[in-house]
Amino acid sequence: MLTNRQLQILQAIVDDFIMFAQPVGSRQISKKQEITFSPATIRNEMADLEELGFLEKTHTSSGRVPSEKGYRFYVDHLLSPQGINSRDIQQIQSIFNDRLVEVEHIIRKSANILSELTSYTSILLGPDVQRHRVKRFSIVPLSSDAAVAIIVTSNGHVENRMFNLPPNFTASDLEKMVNILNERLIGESLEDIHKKLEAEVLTVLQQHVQSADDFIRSLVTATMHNSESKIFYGGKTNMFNQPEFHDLNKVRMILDLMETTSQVQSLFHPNESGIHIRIGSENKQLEMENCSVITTTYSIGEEQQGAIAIIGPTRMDYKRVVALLDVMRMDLTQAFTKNRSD
Amino acid sequence: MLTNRQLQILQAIVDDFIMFAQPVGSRQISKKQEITFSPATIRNEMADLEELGFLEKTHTSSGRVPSEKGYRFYVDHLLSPQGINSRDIQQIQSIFNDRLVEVEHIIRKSANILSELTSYTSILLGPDVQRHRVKRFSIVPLSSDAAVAIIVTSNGHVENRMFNLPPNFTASDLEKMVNILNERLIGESLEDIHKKLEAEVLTVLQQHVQSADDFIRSLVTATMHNSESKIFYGGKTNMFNQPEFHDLNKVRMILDLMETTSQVQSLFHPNESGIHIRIGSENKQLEMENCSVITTTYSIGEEQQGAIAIIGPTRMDYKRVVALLDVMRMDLTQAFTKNRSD
DNA sequence: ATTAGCACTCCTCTTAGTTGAGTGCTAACA
DNA sequence: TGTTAGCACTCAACTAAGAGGAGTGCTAAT
Repeated sequence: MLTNRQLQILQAIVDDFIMFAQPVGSRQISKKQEITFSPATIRNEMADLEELGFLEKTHTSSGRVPSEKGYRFYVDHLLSPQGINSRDIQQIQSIFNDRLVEVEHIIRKSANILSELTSYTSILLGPDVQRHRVKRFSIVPLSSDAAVAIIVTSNGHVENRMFNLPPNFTASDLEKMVNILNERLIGESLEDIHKKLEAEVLTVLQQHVQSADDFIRSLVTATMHNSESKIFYGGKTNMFNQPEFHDLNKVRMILDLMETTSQVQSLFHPNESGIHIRIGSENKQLEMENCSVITTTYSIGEEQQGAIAIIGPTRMDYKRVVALLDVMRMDLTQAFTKNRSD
Repeated sequence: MLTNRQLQILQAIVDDFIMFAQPVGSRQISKKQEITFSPATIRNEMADLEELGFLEKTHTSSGRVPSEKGYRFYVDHLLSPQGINSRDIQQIQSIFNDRLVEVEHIIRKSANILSELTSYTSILLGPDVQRHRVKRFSIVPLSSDAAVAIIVTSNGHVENRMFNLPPNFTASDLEKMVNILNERLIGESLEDIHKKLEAEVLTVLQQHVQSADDFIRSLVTATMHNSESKIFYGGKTNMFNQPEFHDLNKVRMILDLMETTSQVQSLFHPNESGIHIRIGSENKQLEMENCSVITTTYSIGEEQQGAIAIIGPTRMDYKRVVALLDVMRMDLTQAFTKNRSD
C-alpha cells in the first residue's frame, strides 16, 4: 500500500511528465506548491516507487518517467474527475447547431472537433449497419442484365449494390419479386435478411419466378458485402505533434493500422458501456505499444450503438480526454435519441 | 542546344540519381557501359550543364543532382517510352478478373495496385457524380417530418440524402410529387437538376401540392451537397520509404493536403487528355514543392471521366510511372466502356 | 579535343573533452 | 526516527578538433 506522500509524489510526477514530456527530477517536484518536503526526501520516495514498479529511469542519472504500471495506477486511482472548460463545451455543442438530420454528418463533425480539442487522433464508429431495420426494399433495373438493389433503413440509411440479372428476366418478374421481398423483409434487421433470404424467401420466390435461385444468390452476396460500421477519423496527423512520435516508423505503423478496417475495429470494446482505457502494451496490437487508447460508446436511437476512440501517446492527458469523451458520449446519445422521437 | 554527349551525360545522371538518390559523380558516370569518355571530360560537360541550369551541386565538392529544369528536360526529351514488365501487366489485369460490376470496386482496387507497383501514392478520382443521368427518383418517408430522397443514376450509382418534410405533408402529396419529379427529371444530369428544380418544376408543383416551396428548397440543398467526385487513395504512407521524405514536416504537410478534398481536386487537370507531369514547384501547392505529380484521365462510359494521379518525390521514376499510367488508363477505359455495352 | 595528375573543398565520421541535470549515499539535524 | 544538506558520481548532450574520402576544377601533357 502506498503512503499518502507516495501518492502525492506519483501524481505530481505523472502530471508533470504528461505536461512536459521530460523525465521528472526531484528538484522540479519539490518546487510545486503542494509539495512541502525536500528534494532529498522526494528522491528517497522515488527510489521506493521505482522499486514498486511505478516509475522508471531512462538512464542511471536521469529523472523518473512513469511506467505502464504507473500510468495504470494513475488512471485507476489518481484521476480526479475534472470538469471541462466552458469554451470546450461550447465547441462540442456547436456540433448540434446546424440542425443536421443525418447521423453521418454529426459523427463526422464530432470526429473533427474531438481531435481538435484533444490534439490526438479520434476514431468514431457509426451505427452498425447490420442492425438497421429495413424500411423499404426496391430494385431499379439499369439494363437487360444489371440492376441496383436499394435498401432504405428506418433511420434513413441507404444501402445499395449492383448485381447481375439472370438472363430472360422480365420486368414483371422483377415487380413480383420486389413485392414479395417487401412483404417478407420490412422490419427485419439487415443481419437477419441474409438468413431469411436463403431460407424462406427463396422457396416462395421459386414458385413465382424463374431462375430465382441465381437471383437470390446475387442478392445475398450483394447485401452481405458492406457489413461493417462506417469509420470516421479526425486529426489523423495530430500524432506528429507529439515528441514520442518523432519517429517515422512508429507513425507509419499507426497510420497503416488505421487504414485497415479490421484492425481499427479491434480497438473497440463492443457492447461494454463506460469509458475504457488501454495503456501501451495493454493494446493487442504491437503497433500500439507506445499508444494509449481511450474508448467509449454512445447510443443511436434505442437499438443502435456507436463508438468513440481517442488514440494518443501513453503520455496522454487522460484527465482531459476522459472528461471530453464523457461529455461527447452523452451529447451524442442525447442528440440521436431526441432526433428519433420528434 | 545541347550536344549529343551532353544529352547522354544528362540522361545518365538523372537515371542514376533516380535510382540511388545520391549526388552523382563523374567517376560513377564514366563506369557506365554506354559512356566512353573519361571522368575529366565528364566533369567539363557537367560544369557546362550546371551553367545551363540542368544540374546542381549540394555543395562545392559534391556530385551533381538534377535541377527542376533538368528533370523537365529529361521528361520532355529524354524519356524514351518504355514497355513494362509482363508481370506488372498481369497484376494490372488482375483488377478485372473478378467480373465486378461496380465502378467503385474497380477504382478502389486500381488505386491499391498502382501504389503497389509504383511504390508511390496513388489518387484516383471516380466519375463526376454531377454528370450522371437520373434513372429513377424516389422518396421514402421515414417519419412524419423526415424522408430520404434517392436518385439512381443510369450507371448504377445511388445518391441519397435525408431532408425534413414540411408540416402537414400527406402521403398523397408525396406521391404526386414523386410522379412529377420522375416525369420531369429522368434523363437529366444531376448538375442540371438543380436548375430545373428551381425553375420549371417548382411552378408545376406549386399547382398540385401545398408548401412545395419549402420542399423544393430542402431537396435542392440536399442533392447539391454531395457534389464532388469520390476520391480513392492507394499507398498513403508509401512516401515514408523515400529518403527525401525522412522529414516529418514534409510528410505531414502532404498527408494533410490529401485530407483536403479541394486541394486534392486541384492536383488534376480536368478535361485535358494525355499524361501530365508537374515537377516540384510547378505544382501550385507549396506543400508539394518536393514532389512530382503525374496525372491522366480515363473514360467511364461515353460521357464520364475519371482521373488518376501518382504523387512521388521529384526524383520519381518517371519512365516507369508514365508507362504504368498509360496501361492503366487504357485498361480502365476499356473495362468501363465494355461494361456499358453489354 | 581529351585526359592524367594534383591541389583543394567540404561533408561525414570519430574521438575527446566539457557541461549540467540528476541520482544515491552518508552524515548531520530536529 | 524521519528529514534534509552536502557531496561524489553518472551519463546524455553538446562542442571542438582531427582524419578520411568522395568529388571538383584547373593545368599541363597527350
